[in-house]
Amino acid sequence: MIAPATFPRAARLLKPQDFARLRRISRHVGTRHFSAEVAANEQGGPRLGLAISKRVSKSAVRRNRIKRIARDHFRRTRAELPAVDILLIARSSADQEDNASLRAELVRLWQRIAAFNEAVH
RNA sequence: GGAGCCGGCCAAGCAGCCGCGUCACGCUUUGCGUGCCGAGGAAAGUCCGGGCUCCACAGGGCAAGGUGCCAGGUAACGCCUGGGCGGCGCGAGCCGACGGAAAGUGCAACAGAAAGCAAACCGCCGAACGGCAUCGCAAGAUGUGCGUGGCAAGGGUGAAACGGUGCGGUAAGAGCGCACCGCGCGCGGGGCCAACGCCGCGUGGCACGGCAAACCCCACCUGGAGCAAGACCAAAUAGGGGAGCUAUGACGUGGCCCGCGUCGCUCCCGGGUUGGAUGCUUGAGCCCUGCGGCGACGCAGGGCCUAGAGGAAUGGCUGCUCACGACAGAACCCGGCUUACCGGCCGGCUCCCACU
Repeated sequence: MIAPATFPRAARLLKPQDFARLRRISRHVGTRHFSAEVAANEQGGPRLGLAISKRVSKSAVRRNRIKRIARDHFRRTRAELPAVDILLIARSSADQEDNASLRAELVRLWQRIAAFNEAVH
C-alpha cells in the first residue's frame, strides 16, 4: 500500500483505549529529544499519538510547534513506516531545538522504530 | 523642527507546493473530489460581573465575604461616563479603597516634658501667700527667685504638639479683648438633583489632633455548584442476597440554626458500564446612516453571518521583498479589570525653539 502524504484520522490514535492498549504492550524507543512507545497494530498502517506535556513548555504556542513538526513529519514519511502504533513523547530539551533539528531527530527515531520492528518479526 | 499628552487602528507582506478542520455541493459513499471559511488584542491571569444549566425553587435569623464621595449608563459589576474634593504637572493632562473618629474599644516605634486630658525640659514672671536680707519705733517699703506659685510667648523633639498675623492688654502671658484671615454651626442663593462649599447673611472665641487596607458602626450587594453543568439515543447489565438495629432516627442542605421536603435505617457481597449524538455558537452580535444626550449610552432604519475542535484543526517547506517581524494559541458564551508586547499608522491637543 502506497499512502499519499496525507494525515487522515485513520492514521491517528484517537481513543483512550488505543493509548491504554499501546502502553500495555509497547516497547520503548528513544533519542535525545524524543522518546516513543511503539507496538505493532492490525490496522495495515502506522498510527501516531502525541504526548507533549506542560513540563516541556508552559507556553501552548511552543508545545504546538513541536506537535506540528511531528505531525507534518509523520504525514510525509508514514508510507515508509511499518504498521505500528507510536506514542511520541517529547522530552523537555525538545523545546530548545529549532524545526530543522527536530526533523532530523525524527528521522533518526523513525530508523530505530523500523529496526525495532524488523527485530520483532 | 523638538519634547510630550489623549483617543482609535494594525500586528510583516506576496507567490508556489504539500497538509489539517467545520460546512455546502457532487460522486463510484468505512471514502474521494470541488468550493467557502478557519485564533487574539490580549485567545493569557482566572480577579470581578452576568447569561445558560442542574441542585426537593432558594423563606427568616445569625455568621462570613464584598463594595464604599455624588449623579448617571448598563443585563450586571469592584466597569464606564460626567461632576465634586484632594494631590502631581508650566501645560495638554494624570493619579486617588475618597462613608463615619462629638457610639464604643484600641494603636502610635524612635525622639520628646508631654501623643489626648491635658501636661511643662529649657524658658518667661515676681502679681498673691510664706521665708530670708536691708531700711523703718511701727504700719510697711525695697530687694531676693528660696518655698508655695503664675504662664505657654520663644527654644527644642517628632509624621503629628489644642488656629494665623497685628494691635491692645499683663508681673509675665493667654481669644483675655479687638480687627482681618481661617474654622465650626444655622439660614438663603448656586450647583437643573446630589456630592460640594463658589457667594451672601447671621452666629460661636474655637468646644471637634491622627489612624477605620485596626476592631467596629452605617448603607447596599451575595443560595450552592459548574459545559467533565445538564439533557438525549442505542446496546449490555442490574433492579438481588446475607446479617443486624430501631424510629425524640437518617438524608436532602457545602458555614450554623429555624423552617421546608423525602424516607425505615446500618454493615458486608454484587452492580453502578460502554458507545453515539446534543449542549456548540445568531449573540446584552458586528458594520453603516439618522435622531436624542456634554458623555458613557439609548432609540429608529438598512445591511452582514464572522472558528467551532474534541488525543484536540487553523500548519510545514521553498523563493522574493522590507522598516527583519514582539507578546502569545479559541475549548459554553458575553461585559470588564489586570498583566505581557518588536514596532507602525491615523486624528485631536499642550509646551519649547526657529521663521514669516
